[in-house]
Amino acid sequence: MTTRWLTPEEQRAWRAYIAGYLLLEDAIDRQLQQEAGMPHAYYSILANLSEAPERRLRMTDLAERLKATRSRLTYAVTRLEKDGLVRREDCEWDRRGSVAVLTDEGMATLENAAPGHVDTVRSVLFDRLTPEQVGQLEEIFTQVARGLQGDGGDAAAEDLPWRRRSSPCSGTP
Amino acid sequence: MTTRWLTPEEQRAWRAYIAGYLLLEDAIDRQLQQEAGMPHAYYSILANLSEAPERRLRMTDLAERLKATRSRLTYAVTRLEKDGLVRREDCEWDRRGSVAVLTDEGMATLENAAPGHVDTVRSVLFDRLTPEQVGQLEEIFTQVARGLQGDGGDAAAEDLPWRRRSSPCSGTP
DNA sequence: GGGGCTTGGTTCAAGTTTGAAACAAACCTA
DNA sequence: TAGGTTTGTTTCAAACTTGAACCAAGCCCC
Repeated sequence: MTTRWLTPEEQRAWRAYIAGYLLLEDAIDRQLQQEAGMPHAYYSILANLSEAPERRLRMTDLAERLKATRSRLTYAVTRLEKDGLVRREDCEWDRRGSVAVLTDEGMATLENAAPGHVDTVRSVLFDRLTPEQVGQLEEIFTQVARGLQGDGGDAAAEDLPWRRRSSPCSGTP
Repeated sequence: MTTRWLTPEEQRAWRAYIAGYLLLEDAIDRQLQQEAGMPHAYYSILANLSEAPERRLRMTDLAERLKATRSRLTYAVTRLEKDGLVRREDCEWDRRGSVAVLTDEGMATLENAAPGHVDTVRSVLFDRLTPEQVGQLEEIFTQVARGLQGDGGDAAAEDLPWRRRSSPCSGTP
């Protein structure tokens, strides 16, 4: 079958999106690197842990939430561990597992970095959008994410074998 | 002044956006890596060159369009050059300059990869959006990009010193 | 017309990401 | 309960990215 190319509207949207997200990610990364000494992805690790019960999450769980590969997370947590912001513990009831725990120092670092981060997100994104647009943004990307990971199982999702796992594991088995 | 945190709506939008774009970029990268042997950023280099007059663009120009750093582009073009998809030439009227040219082989590779790429973009993004949402997406990210690079010069843009350059240089001086 | 600043591009080291193994514990199931 | 598969995590090499130098060539201007 012959390719269904993008319509002019779709092309414009696609290009705008690419340019926008590259600049956006860049601005965020730079700000965090400067003020917190870590890239966005690492900040997200701290942020995610801080919201988890007991500030702890199993590696696979964390990877799932971050939409990151396991090996990426391993590397990142190792680095954060060296910095004393995160600690690794063994999973009680599953000797294979390992759990990342946010240390007090990690929490402090996070709280320290948060205001600057939020300011950036605001000035770069939300200050430029109307309330309706905020809703539209949520709607659009929720749909995209659902399609890509939700067990909706169409062609596009087939390529994401390992990104679908989950295993509630913060409290009791 | 105390931090203006994100509203619940903004938080939801921000999280949805993060998850969505990570999954999206991931799907795109994987598809291109598989079928064309290169990441999205490299594909974009070929695509941009293919649309330029004479299929050639000065390095800085190309970097500007790609929203990439110069050093990143240098590395990428070197790789593509090794693969024979791009060639470097000296800029005629500015002995400092160097120009990236899409080779015939590069064009062929691009044309070969394009259908699969478009299919992915469709299935992952546009097939899930209504026409109105396509318009909203364009609008939102156009605003973001303009704010971040446009010479609108507010605080957020201060951090992007080198990303603003431009120097029309494809045709005559 | 010789400093001195700017611009275009590359280089280099350090950090990060990727995907494909490798490993080990857990879970079947015959 | 031994053997095979699945699941959780790490390891490893190769690829990529970053930011800070660095080197030239243009530009200014006295």
